[in-house]
Amino acid sequence: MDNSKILLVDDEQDILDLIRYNLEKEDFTVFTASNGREGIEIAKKELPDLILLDVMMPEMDGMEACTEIRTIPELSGVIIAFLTARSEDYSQIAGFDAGADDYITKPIKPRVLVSRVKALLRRTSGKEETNSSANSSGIVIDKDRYIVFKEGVELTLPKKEFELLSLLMSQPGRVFTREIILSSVWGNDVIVGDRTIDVHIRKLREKLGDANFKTVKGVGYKFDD
Amino acid sequence: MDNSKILLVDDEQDILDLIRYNLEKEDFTVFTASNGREGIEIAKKELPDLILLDVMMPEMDGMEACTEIRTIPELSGVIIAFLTARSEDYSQIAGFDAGADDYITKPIKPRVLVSRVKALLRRTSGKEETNSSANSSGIVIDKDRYIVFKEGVELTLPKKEFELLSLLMSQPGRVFTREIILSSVWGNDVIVGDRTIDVHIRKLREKLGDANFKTVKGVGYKFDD
DNA sequence: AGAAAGTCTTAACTTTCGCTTAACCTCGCA
DNA sequence: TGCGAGGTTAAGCGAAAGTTAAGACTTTCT
Repeated sequence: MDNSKILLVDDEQDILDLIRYNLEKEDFTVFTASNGREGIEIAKKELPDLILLDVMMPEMDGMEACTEIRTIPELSGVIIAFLTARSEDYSQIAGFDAGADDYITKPIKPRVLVSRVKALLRRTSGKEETNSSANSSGIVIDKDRYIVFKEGVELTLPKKEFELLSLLMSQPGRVFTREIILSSVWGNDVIVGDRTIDVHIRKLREKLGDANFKTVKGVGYKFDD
Repeated sequence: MDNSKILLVDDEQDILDLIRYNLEKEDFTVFTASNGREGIEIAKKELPDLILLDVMMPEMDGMEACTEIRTIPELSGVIIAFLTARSEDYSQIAGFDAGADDYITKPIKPRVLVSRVKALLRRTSGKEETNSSANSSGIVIDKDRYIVFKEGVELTLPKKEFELLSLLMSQPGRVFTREIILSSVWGNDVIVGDRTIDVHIRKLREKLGDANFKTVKGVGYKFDD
């Protein structure tokens, strides 16, 4: 079952449409963005399995975007492939330097693209996760709509709480240190007090049940089911 | 199966990316650091099988780092290879003095690098360990998640206990002296009483079973399976 | 626009529990 | 049988996390 999520970032609408069509035909879930900045936003929200990045783009090009994506903890496992006009040696090397996994050259040939994409996804398959990822805890999170369900009951969380929950739930069981939480939810340059995270955790516990949020003293927090 | 962990220390991002790409393609797990100091931190945490060290670096150069690594008990078995700009006789000799196992000269040629790395790893292969290293004792430790499994049952240990367990399990069978335990788990400048280690060992025995933690009187403790 | 509701952060206070210690116990060996 | 080394236990301390309310903004509603 190929329910994998693919994020497509290119500034040409034609290309977006062409690729989207071909991938959706194969039952992939496709998201699109038209520049690097937007791509990163969507990537953070959707946590795709694979990102197809055009190298040449306005606003923020593929290289930059790729470099930045590689610094985002939730996206550490994502596969990145570049789309490039010609197979220029230079850009290929620079791309791999930036952390790319593969290179696909334009003009795009649908059949080639699809099999390449499948190959890339096969490489790192040993996981299951869907867009709205459920747990035995009865908590389901829908990043598209910014909604959380607890035992079927819908509730909307404020931004910070939602982002914190997203982060923790992106890898259930994993302990996130306070530092990592701060840098992913608040950003590296924002300075907030010591108790801020605690308060947000408290809100989550209040709304979603105490049991799922575990404290590891001296280390951080984790989501458990 | 080449699941070996490789730590790459170099101050040039381009080199890090290039080597990382090539090694990951071969299914190695790659960690990177951009100076000696950082490299040592990561090495202590991840216990790689091989460390590739650039000689010229700011903050703390390869020689110094190498010398220091060789004094760290958990890393006694690690293979160290230097990356150097030219094959200068001088630096080669100094490098071997510092405890290096091999020398790889820049510019890096991916194919050469990979086969060299494989050769180095082959040389000292008679061990198996992954990031979450298991034993016949039924105890599995996952450093990323800060989790310990005992016969499949998950449990989270407090910080100090977890670190002590990590250390002991990093080399099952090896005896760690009290001094070494103190300096790795507590740090060199912290002064704690004589019974502190005992108490932590006791906690581990309580939680994980007496049999695996053996006392070597007058020397220290070891983890056995 | 102004009121009302919601969000985020801080500060002050409380609570918890991991870490350390101290006092005492046990064991093996000279 | 006394000493050294480690084992055991419970108590206390203190750092880290929990709690709560209030203040500064924002957003939403009417």
